[in-house]
Amino acid sequence: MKSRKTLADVAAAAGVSKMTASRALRGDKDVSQANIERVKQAAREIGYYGNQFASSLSSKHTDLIGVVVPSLSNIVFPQVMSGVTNALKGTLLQPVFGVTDYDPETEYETLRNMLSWRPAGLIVTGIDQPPETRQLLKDAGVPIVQIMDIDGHPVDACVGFSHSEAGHDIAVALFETGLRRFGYVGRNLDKDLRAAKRKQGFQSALREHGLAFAGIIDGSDLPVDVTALSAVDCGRRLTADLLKRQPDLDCIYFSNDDLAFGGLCHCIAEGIDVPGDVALAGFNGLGLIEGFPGKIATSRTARKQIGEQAARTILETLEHSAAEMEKLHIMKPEISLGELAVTNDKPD
Amino acid sequence: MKSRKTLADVAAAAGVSKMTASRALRGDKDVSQANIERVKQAAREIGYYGNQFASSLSSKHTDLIGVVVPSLSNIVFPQVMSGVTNALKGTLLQPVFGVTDYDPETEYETLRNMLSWRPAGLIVTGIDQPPETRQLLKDAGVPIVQIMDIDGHPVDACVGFSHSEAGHDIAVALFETGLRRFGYVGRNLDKDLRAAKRKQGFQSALREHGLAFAGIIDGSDLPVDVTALSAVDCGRRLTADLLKRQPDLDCIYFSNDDLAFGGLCHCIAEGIDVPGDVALAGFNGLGLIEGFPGKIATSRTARKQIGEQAARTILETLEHSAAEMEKLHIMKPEISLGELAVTNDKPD
DNA sequence: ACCGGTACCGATACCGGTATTGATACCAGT
DNA sequence: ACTGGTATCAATACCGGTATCGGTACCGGT
Repeated sequence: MKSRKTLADVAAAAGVSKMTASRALRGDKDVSQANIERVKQAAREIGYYGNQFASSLSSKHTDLIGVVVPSLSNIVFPQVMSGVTNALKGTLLQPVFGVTDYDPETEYETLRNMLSWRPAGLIVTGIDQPPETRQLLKDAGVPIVQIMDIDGHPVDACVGFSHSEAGHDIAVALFETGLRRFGYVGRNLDKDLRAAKRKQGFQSALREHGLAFAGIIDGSDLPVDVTALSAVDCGRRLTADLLKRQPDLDCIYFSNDDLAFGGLCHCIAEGIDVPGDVALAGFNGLGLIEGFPGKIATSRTARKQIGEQAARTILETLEHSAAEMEKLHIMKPEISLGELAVTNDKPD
Repeated sequence: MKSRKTLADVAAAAGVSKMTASRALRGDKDVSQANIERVKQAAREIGYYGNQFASSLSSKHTDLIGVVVPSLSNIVFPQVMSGVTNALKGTLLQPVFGVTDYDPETEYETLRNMLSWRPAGLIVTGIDQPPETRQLLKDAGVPIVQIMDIDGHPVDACVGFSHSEAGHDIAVALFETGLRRFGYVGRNLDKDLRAAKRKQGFQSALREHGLAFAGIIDGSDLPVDVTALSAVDCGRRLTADLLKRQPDLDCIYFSNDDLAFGGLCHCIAEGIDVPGDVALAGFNGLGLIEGFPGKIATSRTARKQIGEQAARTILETLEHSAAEMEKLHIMKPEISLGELAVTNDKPD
């Protein structure tokens, strides 16, 4: 393979200096129209495309925005990534994604790696990074935006909402429709801190009314390895299990919509009326629950918008460079009770 | 914020030369144990993390594998990305993702951009790139793996399966269970070439039996803007529409599982027996159809494995550097007929 | 004819690492 | 004592761009 074309090749082909070629290609000023054409033509002819390493090394500047998410399996995060991509479209900036698998160690390594790329900004999922990771972010010297959670102390900017509040709020809303015997279904709560916060928020709301979960399943107490199942399938099984143990529940709160949807599948298969016999509540407002409109109560989170806002926050911080920006963007989820809302006279 | 730490700082702190520091940090040989410790210690103390630009520029070598997918909204592609990430874990290589939104122009730009990063390899979704893009890939001088489709001429290596064959095969399988009046529901076929290939494969199988689709809906003939809907919701509406126009269908083929699941939701809501009154067939074998086991026939594609195999192919090509590698990996989807299989083999 | 201003261009010095080469010290073998 | 080999380190020359700054040419004004 012949060696790659460099700027010097372009310059030679165009009969100008490297510097002029560089300026012409970047649309910098101080180049005559004639030379611009000549250089661009030459570049096209020899099939030249720049070398970001050399460019970024020399200019001490990149167009990269690092985006760190915990998972790709949960559709929520690709949607956030979509939002970021969206908001960055048309700007000079470009997202680079990293996945942590909900593992703090991997997260730390991923961030270190990203920083070695000297990104212009960083978007990180979650707010509860371990101290060492926080320090890394603090010292990074670039705009940092933490997303999806605001229950805690952000390193810098923050876009998201309170999960404990979200859990609390939907518990209250459900309670007000007259429901009293609540069950809970979740999994991976040890890893998914935000799901755990929702559960805890839900519980605290129950406590305020002198209630508690009448039944809890989080997957750890089951013989099957629920982590191997798809989320929907897992929800189906855990719901079956919970209802067998506690047939008198009138509402089940799931750690997310996928599980809740699995629960709905179980109920439909078993002829259990939803929400008549038992109400189901999930979290996120995913597209899949629209298959059975109104059956599942949920908190609709604005994933895409959070991604977009995070990206916009970075952009603004970069432009105004000032520290005087809006540091906190709360994008509170909207509660949707579905059929529960109409079965009760209560105003929403 | 003081200027970033460089290798020179580390070297100074450790009392050695830049070169020794470099070798020590990279685990290169020719460094005494004492100095290795000293340098690593110094690096940790002053919070040093390398500069990939300088490193890659100097060594003419990167650890990047570019991965280009058309979309993040379709869970299938994040799963492929997961597979790639997985297979690369433990190696020195690292994936970088790009999204094209099914737009050839964006794809070309994304690839150009990736190439300016001199990646060690490239994984590209699809096989039908326009000539200019193909040329770009050919001249890239790095291992290229095209994935998800083998109906065409790969630039180099290829991991996936034939979509037209997949459509053909499931049509045959459905036909053999006795189904005769087929309908089709899809959307975005102009963009999603692979879905179009499946439809065409399905049609050709029907033709072989003297049949044709008795009804086709692809969303373009509907008043509502189906692109704005979630896939499941869209499937629900299009199915409703199709069945209103053609109530006598005994099977509907959907362009994917999301739409098919929407169809199932419609049927359940309307009390239509599946697969008794009408059978439904989708594509992919997504987790969500496990919510109603056996209700939807599908072709289970090995997304994650395709991602893994693609990554492995790159790794091997890089190692053996030889051109004599297995260039084609066919990962044929497995047909799952669900309840249809039972009603055919042994009637209850 | 002289001067200041503007448009354009190129030589030079890096950016922060790594490959390469050469130097030094020390040791075993003869 | 001398030679060759090994282990360890440092100096130097880049990698392929870009920032900087100092020219040159040409213009209008006086």
